[in-house]
Amino acid sequence: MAARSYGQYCGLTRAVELIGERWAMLIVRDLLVGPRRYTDLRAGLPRIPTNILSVRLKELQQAGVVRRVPLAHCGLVYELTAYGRELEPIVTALSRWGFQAMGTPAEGDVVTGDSLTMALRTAFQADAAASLPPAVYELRIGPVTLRADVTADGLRIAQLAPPAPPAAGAVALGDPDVVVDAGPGIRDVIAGTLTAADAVDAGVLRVVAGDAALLERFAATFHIPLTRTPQKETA
Amino acid sequence: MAARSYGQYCGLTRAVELIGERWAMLIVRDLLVGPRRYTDLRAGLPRIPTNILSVRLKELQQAGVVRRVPLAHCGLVYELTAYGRELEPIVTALSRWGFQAMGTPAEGDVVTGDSLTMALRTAFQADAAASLPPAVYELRIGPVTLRADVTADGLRIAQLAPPAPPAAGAVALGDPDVVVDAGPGIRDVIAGTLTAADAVDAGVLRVVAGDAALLERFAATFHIPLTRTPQKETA
DNA sequence: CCGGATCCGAATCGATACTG
DNA sequence: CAGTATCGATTCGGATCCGG
Repeated sequence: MAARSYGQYCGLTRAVELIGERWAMLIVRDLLVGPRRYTDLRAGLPRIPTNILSVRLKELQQAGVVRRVPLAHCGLVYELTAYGRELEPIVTALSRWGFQAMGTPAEGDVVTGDSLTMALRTAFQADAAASLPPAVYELRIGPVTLRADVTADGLRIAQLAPPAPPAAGAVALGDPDVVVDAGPGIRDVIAGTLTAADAVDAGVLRVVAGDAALLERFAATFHIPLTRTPQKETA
Repeated sequence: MAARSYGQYCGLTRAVELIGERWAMLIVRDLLVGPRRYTDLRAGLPRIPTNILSVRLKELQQAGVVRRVPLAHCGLVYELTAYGRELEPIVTALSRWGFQAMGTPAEGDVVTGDSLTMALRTAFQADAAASLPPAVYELRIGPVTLRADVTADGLRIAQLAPPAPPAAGAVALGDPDVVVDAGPGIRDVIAGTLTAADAVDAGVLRVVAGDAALLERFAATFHIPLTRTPQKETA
């Protein structure tokens, strides 16, 4: 543990000692969405070796970032401590920064429910939403289906079981105002380099149900402006 | 390079792929203070292996975070690109977060000019400074001597040659209003858990010259409130 | 001195297998 | 479900060396 120290008495240094190891920040990202069990984390981090997940969780506990909570009848979950939750603005700022360097997905890249949830939180423009009527969006990207409730009060996101067969007796949450099937090109819509209408024309977004006109409102509500000139990828 | 990918199409993931490797964030911290040459970076990161510094600089260049700038007659410097400078709020937020977990310095921990400069920037309370008269502080910690000019407009920090023998013909910057010699306990003053007066009594701060009453103003100007209950160190 | 490159042992990580 | 154990592949740390 001392071997990993950078040998400086400095707040930033301490921070990266606590959450700078490989995978740690991504674990925090998923836990910012909600408490998760070991298996959930594994599913949300498909490429993490299980031993690494295990040691990271121990280290994060020792750092006071994560807490292990036994559940009443079934298993246990990991959740962020108050100190860990203070990382939220840092995680969203980093997401915004990294968003600009995303390029196109590499072969095999996945999008997970938790990463997309945090991405939407990151892109959420509270002031724009406050000046717009409420709306409920259902967003499908690959195997992930999210339901985003936007009101003047803010944003609430739920992860839905993906293929969503009508499921006769399921709890009806109320129909979304629009259901969108999207590909990775949705990044350009959020970046503002592609209008919603053009995205539909290009097949990047497909309106499965509801009012396609709401897509413009979606783009205004979830937006990360690019501040950097795009640059060659995979150099 | 692909081996280091996390396999997710996500902004946060991309960010940690770009600046999540060991030492990378500390290099950015030092470059946020100003352009630095290879040797400066080595001196500011005493424990970094030179090969790691070398490959990190190359990676950061390829990531569009750092630029290599040949100097007119003498050597070259590394500096942040516009994209790299966007990391400043992230670095200060992380510093603030890590500040709370700093504890007491480990044996052999150092404080560098650049790390202390960024720490002061992190702790700087612009609104408090705006409502206070201007002041010039000279702060000495170990081998590091900083001069912090606080005005209603903001903060400017210069790193001074440490032992400061009177240096007959040196440019006179104007005398600081107070010269303070401090130890690591200054962290408690910035955290607000120790008043400036108590710090002087405890020997944490020593006023070498100037007006000791300014120390209270210093503590109001540079402050990082603790939001977390202190916790056992080095568990 | 500056700006690295090279070499090698130590530590960490990734992949897979296995267990209470 | 919630991890440990093992082992080869990478990366890191420490030291040395080298060309301007």
